Amino acid sequence: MPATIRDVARLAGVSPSTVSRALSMPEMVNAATRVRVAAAVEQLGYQPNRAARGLITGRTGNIGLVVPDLANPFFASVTKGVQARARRSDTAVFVADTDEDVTAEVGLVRALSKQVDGLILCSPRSGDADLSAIAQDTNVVLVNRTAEGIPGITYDNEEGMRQAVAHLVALGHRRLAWVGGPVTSWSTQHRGIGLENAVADHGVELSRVGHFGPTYEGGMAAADQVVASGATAVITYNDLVAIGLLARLHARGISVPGDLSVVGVDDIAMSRMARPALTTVRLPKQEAGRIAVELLLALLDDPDSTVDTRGTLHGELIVRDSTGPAASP
Amino acid sequence: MPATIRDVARLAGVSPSTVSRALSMPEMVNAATRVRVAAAVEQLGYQPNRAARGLITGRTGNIGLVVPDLANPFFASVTKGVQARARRSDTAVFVADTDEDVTAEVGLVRALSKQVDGLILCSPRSGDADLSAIAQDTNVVLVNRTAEGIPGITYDNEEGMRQAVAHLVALGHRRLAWVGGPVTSWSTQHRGIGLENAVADHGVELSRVGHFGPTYEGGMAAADQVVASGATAVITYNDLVAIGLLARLHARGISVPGDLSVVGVDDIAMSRMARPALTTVRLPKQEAGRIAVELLLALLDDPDSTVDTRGTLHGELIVRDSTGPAASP
DNA sequence: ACAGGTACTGCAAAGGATTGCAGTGCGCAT
DNA sequence: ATGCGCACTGCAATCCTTTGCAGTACCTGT
Repeated sequence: MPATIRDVARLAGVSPSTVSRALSMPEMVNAATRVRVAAAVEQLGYQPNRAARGLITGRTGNIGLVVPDLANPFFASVTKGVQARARRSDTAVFVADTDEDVTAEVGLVRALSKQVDGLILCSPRSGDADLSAIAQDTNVVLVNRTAEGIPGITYDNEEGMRQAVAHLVALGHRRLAWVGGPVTSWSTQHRGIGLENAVADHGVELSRVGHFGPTYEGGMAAADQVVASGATAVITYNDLVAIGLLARLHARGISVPGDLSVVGVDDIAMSRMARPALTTVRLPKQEAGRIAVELLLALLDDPDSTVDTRGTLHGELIVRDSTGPAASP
Repeated sequence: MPATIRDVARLAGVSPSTVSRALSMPEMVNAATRVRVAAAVEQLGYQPNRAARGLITGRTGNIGLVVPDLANPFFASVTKGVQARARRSDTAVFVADTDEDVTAEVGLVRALSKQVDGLILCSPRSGDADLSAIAQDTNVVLVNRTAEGIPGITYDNEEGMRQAVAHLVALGHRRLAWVGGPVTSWSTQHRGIGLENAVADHGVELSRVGHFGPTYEGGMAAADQVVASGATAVITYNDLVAIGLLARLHARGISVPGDLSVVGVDDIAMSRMARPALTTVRLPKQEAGRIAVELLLALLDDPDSTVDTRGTLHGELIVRDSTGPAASP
């Protein structure tokens, strides 16, 4: 039904080869012919069949994106970024949501990898071994995680934590608490390390209250331990956790920031709508998606380049109403 | 590099045709041959090249999903539903985000339509004419909207509004306000109609305070007019708007639900985290995505069936803390 | 013993685009 | 006038799979 290259060729009075060349290597064809072809293309509304092209070039023009949970605004934003950048390069994006299921992740990646030129793995939960295996026979870019020999884009978690701690210390806080995310999360580990360093530099105390799900519920669950820790300020794995924490604190009648200051990470849209509006380390999310696509595209063009395939993005502390001066003891 | 059907054929000592048949029409091939082929497939890790198959069958095994804004939790949920259901049918999903841009929508759809078997348009902003044109040469399923001759899945907006109004009337409210969404939105129109009927049935007043963006900001902008309207309860286009409204009301020192009750629509995750937790009409979002895929798959199997290709989903009023008895005048 | 089935299996074409190689035609230099 | 080179164009093979048709071998019934 749709026009093929032969239809265009017939209409323009040339061979299919010429049409192909007129479109993809215009300098190789005579200017007069080129305009005839262009006219025929226009008239017929011809668009090359991607499957046929893919057969011969080995490239599909598609990439895959795997995220743990699309309903998490953080990943929704990254997805937007990926998608917008890919579109500019005429590349379509398959999106797959693993529902935070590690076992599903591996299978999904396998299935997807056959029909794309490359994969962007956003905050993969899989182990390093699985990741390496995947990267063996597929072009992979990691977001929010590093792994030996695989390009990727991450945030400078250490620096983000340093900003948060400096802010709290300046407000007079001396006893901080840290609510970690999933144990297997690369981000939670690095944020933990960054915190250690930051509190050491400032000579303040830090109590780690354990690992919780990266969700509202996780924050609710963490609240009581945070209060029990005696800290006057708490930093959480992400904003969702911070907002859950806020809710539980409110229910217990604990005032924020009067009794306790709260800092999140991510700056999702919800954070400025929280009450009190959340102080948080803003992570450029769409940016990460954009860069991931660029890394992948570069990798596709030159599969051997192993240098300079790592990107780091910086967070920015956004001070809102959930942090204030430390309560005098 | 990856194994082809010829490799499998050679290893199994049969012709490619037989391999193809052993895989897709097993009853046509001898049991003994079948196991030999299966073994070869297993050993080589063979997976049919989708592009080559697509070339001959005319089917890609892919579908496209177009949403206005992935960062809106409503659409993120629908996307999750689409994605999960499609996976079960071994179908991959292209996701495209139009950023609420009507003109981008048409172009995007055109580009996408060439490489998928069908398209799911979620809350399309395009006009009916454009929609019909698209549906001419592409298989399309609509979500959150109806159009002549195009299958789709929608919510029973009238009934949802009826539930909300009944709830408020039972609490003693007699003067309601309605904050509409985008003028071109099919949903806002139908919710408006449902409201008219409901208030007429109950013999209460309704003031429409106009149309606002389907966002937090839209809600903030609407708040003052709602207050000025003298209503004791307000129903908003969606939860995002309701939450924005809540924020502005709080800033003005207006108590919810003491002075004013607020009802939203959607029941996004954020709504139960709002303060006060939002009373809202819960819409089954992932369900809509799931059904849209099923509708599309059915359409692909039988492109001529025009009957029974409409689905309607029902909302459920979730009563939380943002609604209470009407203030005595 | 032979005709007619039955049950498999293989051949070859088709699907649309790309690309190495082989022309074709023209201009220019000698 | 002839030869050479250049610029452009076309032929045909190729990518991988599916499928209509034809072929083979064996079996059944008479």
